[in-house]
Amino acid sequence: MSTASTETSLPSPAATVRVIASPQSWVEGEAVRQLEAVARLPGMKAAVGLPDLHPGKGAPVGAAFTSEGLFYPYLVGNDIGCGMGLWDVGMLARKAKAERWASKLEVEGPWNGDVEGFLAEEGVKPSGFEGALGTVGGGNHFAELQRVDAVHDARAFAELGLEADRLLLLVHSGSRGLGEAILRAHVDRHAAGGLVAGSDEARAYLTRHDHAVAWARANRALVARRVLDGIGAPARRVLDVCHNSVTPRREDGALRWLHRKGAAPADEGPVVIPGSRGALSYLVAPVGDGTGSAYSLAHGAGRKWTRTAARERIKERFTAESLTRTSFKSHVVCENKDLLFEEAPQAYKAIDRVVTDLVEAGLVKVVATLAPVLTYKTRSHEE
DNA sequence: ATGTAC
Repeated sequence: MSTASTETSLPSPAATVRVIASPQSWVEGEAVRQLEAVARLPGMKAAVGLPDLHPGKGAPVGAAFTSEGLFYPYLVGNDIGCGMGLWDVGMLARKAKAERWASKLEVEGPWNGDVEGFLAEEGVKPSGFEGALGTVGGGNHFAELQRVDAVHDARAFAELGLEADRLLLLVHSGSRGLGEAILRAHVDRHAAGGLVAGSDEARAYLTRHDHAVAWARANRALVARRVLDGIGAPARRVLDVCHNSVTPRREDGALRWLHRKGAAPADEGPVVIPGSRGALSYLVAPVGDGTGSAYSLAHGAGRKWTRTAARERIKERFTAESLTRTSFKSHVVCENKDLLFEEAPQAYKAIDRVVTDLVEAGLVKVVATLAPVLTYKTRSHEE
């Protein structure tokens, strides 16, 4: 097996550090240093880097951490509940009007429907951030209409109720200002410090965290609804998974805390691992018991260049206009030019390698590959 | 990542 994993035992507390990535899947040294630093935190049991591991603000992204006795809100980060939702669209892919949709589709600002009613249907309480419910957000968030490129596991594909000739909609978004407010309130008191499990403060954080996770899921559902209203098609939610969270988990007879920071769950059924907007996305099914990977998977391709580097390098070689089409002939709606350059496919690692690493590590099987048809980022010119 | 930091 070409997948290399390194096990490092550290002096007390002995947390396991493991990076699941082949030598072909280049991981920045800084990301591994951040992973090792997290492993030295009090109570930490395991720190696992997935093949999309890359440096973050203090803690790395593309990683999962388990701890005992206390947990760390800053490891979850500001976008509590961020994740991926996939919808099966009731329209044949060959009927897609990508060019027309690219010119008229608009998912910006507060939704003018019954927001409270929508939240009630989703079983979620209002948060005070409802003006942002149903908005994509910035950074690497998107809503993308996709077609099925190839089915690799016909049975698993059919079990999801999917058909190869139909359009799909993938939404990557989170809890917008809500998660940010929750993290800020915590950091104001505790900085990067953890919370003692079972304490009043831990309980209060987890209540707010769980609400943000549910609200983020509802946010993805409303983004999907607005896109589907825009193209005039019905849809069914196929899956929705969160890749930024902390959850309790019984392991080795103890109560542990599983932090996921840009790590998809390996214990909730199939997930989509998106490439960049100019690459395939992978619908995969977890394999194995997850114990060696902290029950987690890669959540995307992972950034190769920083946003600043991407802006500089890609501006030299491409016009903004040329970046609104991809090698798949798909369309990109992104009227913020800086964001268009920052999120260019060239700024990301190759998703194929990331997924191959997961397959070779015995963590997933590929169900299908999905190709972009239309990627929606923003119509806003704000920088 | 963020109705964006001071």
